[in-house]
Amino acid sequence: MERLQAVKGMNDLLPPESAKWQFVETRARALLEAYGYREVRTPLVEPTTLFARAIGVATDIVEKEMYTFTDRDGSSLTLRPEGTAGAVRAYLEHQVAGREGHTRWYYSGPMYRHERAQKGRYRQFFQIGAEALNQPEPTVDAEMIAMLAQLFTALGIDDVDVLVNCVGGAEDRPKYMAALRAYLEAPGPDGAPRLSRLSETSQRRLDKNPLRILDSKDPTDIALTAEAPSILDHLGDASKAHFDAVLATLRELGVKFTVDARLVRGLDYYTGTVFEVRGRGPGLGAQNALCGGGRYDALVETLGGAGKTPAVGFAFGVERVVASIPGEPASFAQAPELCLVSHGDAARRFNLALAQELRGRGYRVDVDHRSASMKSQMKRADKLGARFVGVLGEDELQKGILMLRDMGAGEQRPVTRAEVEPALAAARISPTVKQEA
RNA sequence: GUGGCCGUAGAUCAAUGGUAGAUCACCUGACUGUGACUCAGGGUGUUGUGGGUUCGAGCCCCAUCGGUCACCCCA
Repeated sequence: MERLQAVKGMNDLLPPESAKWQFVETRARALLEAYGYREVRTPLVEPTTLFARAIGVATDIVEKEMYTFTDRDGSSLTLRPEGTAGAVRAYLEHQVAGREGHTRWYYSGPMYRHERAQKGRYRQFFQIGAEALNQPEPTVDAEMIAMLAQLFTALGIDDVDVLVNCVGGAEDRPKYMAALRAYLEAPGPDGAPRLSRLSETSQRRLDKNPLRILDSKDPTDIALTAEAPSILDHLGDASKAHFDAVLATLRELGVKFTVDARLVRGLDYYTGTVFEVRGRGPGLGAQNALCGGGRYDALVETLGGAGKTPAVGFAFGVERVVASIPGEPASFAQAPELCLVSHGDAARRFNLALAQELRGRGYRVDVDHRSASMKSQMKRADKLGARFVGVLGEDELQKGILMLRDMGAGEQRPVTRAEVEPALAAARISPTVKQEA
């Protein structure tokens, strides 16, 4: 029989690992909402042309990484490889621009790229991202980067580098590319053109996307481009003023960052400010980009918007962020506050009713449904990490009490049914050692 | 798409070509109504799969599937 298993590169997420994800999602949502972002939900599937037009036909994503299939009516559909295209499509389709001056949206969900899986890179991966639409001000770029810095701090990830660059707009880039090409075609220290000594992939990039040559990991490439002209020296006045304002604002906001003139993004729609947050923790492999983003001032127009709608956005990879957070997954889980164990049918039924009542008041309560030995019921309660165990047997049932055992202290005392909730409430005020979500 | 490494118990890993094991986890008991500690027991396995070589294969050979890491690229 054929073994049933998940599709390659698409992972199941099981407890207690899922608790760590919830921690990330909860914190991220809270922060995004604090900055005025509201959630948008768009389909996982979009017309293929949307991504081809938004991301760029020459990008790796569109060229070879899309999950594309033919619908029953013959139209070509694609599982979204990123979130911005769909968000912008929705923004235009619902004519949001006409209803509000500027728009702040965030999204969260799975993305799909048909790549070879490795550590930190999967075919289905989750991103949380945000878009600030119709907001041209450089302070918006800076505010977004500041928010991200705050997010990583809130998640307990200290080991990050915030990299910022400006890749210029349509008016800047041709000039820079010409300068870069001239540099590469000029003879190097040894008299031969640098170009001929570049790695094969970098030579190929010269025509396709010369900026990426700067991003190469090949040691020879790095050495050859060490003295290459910087995009930052080839910006027009408008781009330069914008970028300077972004940097100034970041300093005012106290954000630690590095300007990296070699920082490039893989999606064609970026213009002007780009940024990336790189992790350095041991949980990451070679794929250490936790978050990437930047300005895309022309994208809305490209997708059919009337007039200019400057925008800036980012997305971070949930898998990579989770992998960067120190701490055992189990320590992020919400253990029951009370486990009810029993001896005898009547007691068990009583427990079930009590549990239901307490759960209705918002407590996390577990009931052991088995008629197992007290020992094995206690064992289970311990394994669940319960703060308290309520023991109910025939004796207690008759007396109208139950034994409330504090598992941390190893002490127990008889309490009436009405005293259970106050005891739980008191424990909440002075919690033991719990992560709060 | 290219390359390296690895597939043995739930997990992490041992086992000159000669009876498949350890540790942790798990279960039972000591304690017939009390966890975590201690002690005494218990192996829970299609050695990924299919073929080949051999008297004999977890080990050698071929194929295949899967995992993993890296390149490319990116979150």
